[in-house]
Amino acid sequence: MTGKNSVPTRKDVAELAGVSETIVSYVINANRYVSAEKKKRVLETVEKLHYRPNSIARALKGKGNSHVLFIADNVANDYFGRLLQELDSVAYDKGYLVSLMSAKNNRDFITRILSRQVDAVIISSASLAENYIQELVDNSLPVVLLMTRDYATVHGPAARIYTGIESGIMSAVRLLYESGCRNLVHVDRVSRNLHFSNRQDLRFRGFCNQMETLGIQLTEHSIISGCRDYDELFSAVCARIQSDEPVDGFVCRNDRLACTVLNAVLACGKKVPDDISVIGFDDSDSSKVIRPALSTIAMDQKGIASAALELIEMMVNGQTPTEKHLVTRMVLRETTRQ
Amino acid sequence: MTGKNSVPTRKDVAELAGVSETIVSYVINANRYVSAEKKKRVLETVEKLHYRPNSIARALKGKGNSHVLFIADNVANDYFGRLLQELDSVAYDKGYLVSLMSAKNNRDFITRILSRQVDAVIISSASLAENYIQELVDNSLPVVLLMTRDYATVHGPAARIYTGIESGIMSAVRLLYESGCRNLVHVDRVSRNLHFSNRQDLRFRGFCNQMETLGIQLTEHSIISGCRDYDELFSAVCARIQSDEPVDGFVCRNDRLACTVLNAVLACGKKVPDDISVIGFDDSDSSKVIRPALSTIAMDQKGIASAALELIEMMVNGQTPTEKHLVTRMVLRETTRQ
DNA sequence: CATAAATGTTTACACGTATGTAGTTACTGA
DNA sequence: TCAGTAACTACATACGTGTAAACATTTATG
Repeated sequence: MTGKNSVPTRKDVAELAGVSETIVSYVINANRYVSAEKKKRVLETVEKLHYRPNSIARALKGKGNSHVLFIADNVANDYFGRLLQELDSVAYDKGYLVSLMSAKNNRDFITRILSRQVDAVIISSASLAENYIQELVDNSLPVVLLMTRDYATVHGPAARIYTGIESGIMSAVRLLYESGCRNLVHVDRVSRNLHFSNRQDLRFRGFCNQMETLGIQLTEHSIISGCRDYDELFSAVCARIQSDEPVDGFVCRNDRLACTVLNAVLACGKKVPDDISVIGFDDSDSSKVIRPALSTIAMDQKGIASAALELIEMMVNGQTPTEKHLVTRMVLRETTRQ
Repeated sequence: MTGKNSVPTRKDVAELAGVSETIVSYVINANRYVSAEKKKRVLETVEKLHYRPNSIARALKGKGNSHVLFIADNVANDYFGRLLQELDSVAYDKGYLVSLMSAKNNRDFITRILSRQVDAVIISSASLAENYIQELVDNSLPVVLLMTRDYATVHGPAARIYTGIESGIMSAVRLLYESGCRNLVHVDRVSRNLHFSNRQDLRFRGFCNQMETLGIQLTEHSIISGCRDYDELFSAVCARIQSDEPVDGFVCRNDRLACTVLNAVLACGKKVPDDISVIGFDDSDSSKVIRPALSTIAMDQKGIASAALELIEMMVNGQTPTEKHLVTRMVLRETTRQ
């Protein structure tokens, strides 16, 4: 070992164990015959020095880095936080390291990823251009898509995880319908950049599909979108309630929206859930502490994380990726009937 | 370039530009004389091929990886989510990649980090043993400590960021005192593992210090701790209110706790803030949507993130790290008077 | 016993990069 | 003209690893 406090290398192990470096390598990777005696000596030395192969050097030899990159628009919310936590947990168990990058639409973004030698990327972004994803795929980098929208134009061997949001929203709509609601409104995200959901967005699609299945005509009054912040949303909800068009249920794209909607509904003097039902999405802390407690849809973050890593391991091993389907869970609290 | 879809290397650039690999290297790193003409050719070729030096190979040569590791107990909460987001943002601008690891107290954890060749680690953990941190420092790995507690035994060149939580809590206590509260209670974390806060914990310390400054004697009734979950906390708060000991203010270690406290207070028929004040910590979504809206303390995640990367750059450049001090911001809403 | 086969070990090179050192050319001043 | 230097380029090596191929030794086979 060169310095007193430097990380030991294969060479250090070999010298101390009195064998060649190659033997050490074979023992570590367990892919060649090594005599039992030397193997034992090597393993003891490894233990003694706390040797661990340098993953950087290993990556350089093209043997994989055990490194996955998670790309999302914004990790600062309950859903992503928990997903990241689970991802980190299953990744750690499999020896993987998880890195993070916000989705950015410029070329540099792609070359950066490529130059990082990560083994795979997991993408959960509404804003990342599909041709960038395509480029990653074309560079034979294993890609796992968390389907929050329909990645229509992405071709080639990309793994897809259907998190169940579409059917989750559909169940929510059905639930409200069965509890008597006939005038549902879908609440879309608030944003300063004004890009609204469309049929590519699986939540929006789920809402529309289920409404159609129920034979309900969608109108401009069925959707609240285009609000730039939560105050605007609050006002929009109040205006909607006080308008001539009837409403008896709000299906919201996430809990944060749902809480604002709920507060607006209550502020208008309506009873929840008797007059109006509200349902959110995420099972966030907010949904648990707000009163009345918000009914919501919980995603299976742990399942998603496991699925992602399974798919990655498949792809890393050269297998063609499959699709994985997960389901959401309804969490019925106090803003829905029954 | 070897395959059609493979990442270009320095060699590809050199061949296409008609220069030697060394020249390319010098141009990229701008640390040697290169004729203007060749420099131009190289840069054009770099642009054309979208070449970017392989950070893995560069790291192997000991030139740094532009890679920082963020270690926390649990990223699944509002505070960490936003911090991570900011960290990712400033890191990206400086060319750094941010990775994630949950704090684990075993040797393997340390060797894993060391074998990853990261340039620095940022630690924000209440549970990671200090001797593990010490070991990272001893291996001359730049360490930035986010001070949520007093890392008393960590010696050597570790950078420290004081996020202002201690003075934040102190301000909160003072505020409640000045608004008339004379019987304050500190609400500690809920946990199944039952490790309570002590004077090492900066929030707890802040509470105790300010109480002492105000000349208020701390008793066993001044603290609610040891609850294993939020239901238990709810009951504990109700019991406390209905006991003989007076209460007129709760200072909570985070918003999630504060929301449960607030709901319990209201359930006991008390008026907030007239009878009892409640203050949280984090400025989370929950604090914004709960009614009455929760007064809370906001941390400067962006400032913390910037400070962390500044400190890291200092340490990477061989300078001895300094301390950084940030401040919290009081967000007064409806659960405190005035 | 000779030879083939199986087992165990080592040598040598490659991955993509940075850079010390040496080499080449062109320019300067005497 | 020649030495000396500045400006530029190239060679060779190293980082820590994986592994093909060569080599060495033991064991099995005819």
